[in-house]
Order: sequence, then C-alpha cells, then structure tokens
Amino acid sequence: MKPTESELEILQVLWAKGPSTVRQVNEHLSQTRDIGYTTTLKLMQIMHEKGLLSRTEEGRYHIYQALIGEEETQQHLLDRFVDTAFRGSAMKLVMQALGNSKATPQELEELQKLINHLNPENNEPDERL
Amino acid sequence: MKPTESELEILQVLWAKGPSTVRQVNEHLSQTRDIGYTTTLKLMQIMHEKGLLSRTEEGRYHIYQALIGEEETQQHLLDRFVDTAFRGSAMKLVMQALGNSKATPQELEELQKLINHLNPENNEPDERL
DNA sequence: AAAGATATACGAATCGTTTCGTAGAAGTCA
DNA sequence: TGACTTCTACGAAACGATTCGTATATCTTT
Repeated sequence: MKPTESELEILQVLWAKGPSTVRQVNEHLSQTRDIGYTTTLKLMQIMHEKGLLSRTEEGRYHIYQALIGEEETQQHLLDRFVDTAFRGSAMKLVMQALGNSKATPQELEELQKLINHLNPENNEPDERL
Repeated sequence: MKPTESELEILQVLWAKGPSTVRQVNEHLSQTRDIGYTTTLKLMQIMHEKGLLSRTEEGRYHIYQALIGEEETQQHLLDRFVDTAFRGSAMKLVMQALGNSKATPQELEELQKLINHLNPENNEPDERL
C-alpha cells in the first residue's frame, strides 16, 4: 500500500503505458537512469508478491499490470506527506505549492471553480451547480 | 539537504521548540512513538555531522539547533514530492490536496487572495497591490 | 543441431536508516 | 566517599530497499 520510490517509478510507467513486460518497463526506466534489466525484473517480482502488480503469463513473457490506481495512490502518498512534512496542514502545502508554481490561467480558473464549490457561501457567486 | 523521515521528526521539534537538548527532543518524540534515548542521541549526532544541526556545549549538555529553515525545507521536499508522486504537476497536487481537505472559510479566503495575485488579468478585480 | 539472444528465478552483496547496548565521563545526593 | 543518575561516544545489530551475478529454460537464427 505504500510503494517505495523505485516502486513508484515502475507504477508511473504502468499507469502511463498500461500492462507491460519487464523489458518495456526497463526500457523506459533506462532512459532516465542507469538500471539493469534484472534489477527491474526483481523489483517487479517483489511488487507482484506484495500485491501491487498482477501478472499474466503470455507464452514466455510475463505481463504486469498495476493493481492500485494512480489517483488513489497519489492521495495516499499525499496524506502521508502532509502529515510528515507539513504537520497535517494541507492548506499550508497548497499555498506553498501554488505560490511556487507557474500555473496557467486555465489551471487557475479550474482551481477557482473548485474553491467556489468548497465555499458556496462566501465570495462572488459564479455559477450554480 | 534531504532529511530522512526520522530526521524530519527531529527538525519539527526543533523548529517548534527552538534550540533543545537531546533529552528535550526525545521527551517530545516519545509522546507519539516508542523511541529510546540513545536512538535520538545518535540521530542528532548524525544530523550534526551532516550539517543539519548546530551544537553548542553548555556545561555537560549539548544544545542542538536546526541549521535549515522550516519553509525552505518544506519547499525542497515539496518539489521532490511533486516530481516523484505527481510527475511534476503541482496543479494536480494542489487540486487533490484541496479537494480532500476541510478548509475553513478563512483559509479559503486567503487562498482566494493568492489566486488573485497570481492571475491579475482574469476574474473579478478584488484589490490592487 | 549448435550458437546466441532473451526470458524468469533466485541468492546474495551493498547501502542507508534506524535502533540499541555498553562504556566512560561528569554531576548529584545521602 | 560511594551509590545513583544522567550525560556523550561509539560500535554494531537489524532492517528494508536496491542492485546485480549467475543459473536455467526457452525461443530464434543459421
């Protein structure tokens, strides 16, 4: 339930590319860092044992698939992170993340909508749901 | 520059309480989890070696102090976290953190101000800087 | 069929973090 | 002074994560 950094890397690939073989995942990972094939293999085997990945035998190959969702995992990691790094204050995190990001107007607008959702009383009415 | 989880715990205490002895830090930590005195001692010694903490001898005691700032450290951790968990998308993180937090109206208002700052063009004018 | 490439399985080395036991120095108290 | 407590220092065990070497099986190619 709490993937390590390496495991997260692999999950990222599987989330992005869908079910994949070890080689495909490894190919992808080696683009950004030095990692041997058997290292990726071992990692994915362990993740399979842990129940993070499913595995289907396709002839000689094994095809792996993420068993936990991206958003769900992100939410979990986020909760943990807020606790450890921001002492539980999600707002502090939000402010700091936002302050240092170069958000596009579109993104800000989306965010604006979300805020209006959260706070139907206050602020100028914008659109009803 | 990249404190571990345990180190972060200790930093939190020092940030909150200011310069402290090992015992004071340990006392605080033991309130929330099982940890021996010498464990805390060793950790703080290592952090001192790493340059995370300064140390002043006060008679028989050592008084430790955080050498890195809270916000600065949080920013650093946050950047890293956005990269690894949210593939660099700070906005995705913000939206998700916000969506799951129960923010008070005051907090939302603060956030609103920040957004208006960031996006002077769009939205209703609110206040000039 | 033989050689070579490519798959999985698995044991083990390595590395960083965390934890604690033990020793010795220094202060406190009866 | 002698027993206790309370510091720091330090070595090393324990643990988890990461990495890779090697063995073996299975294809592919000539």
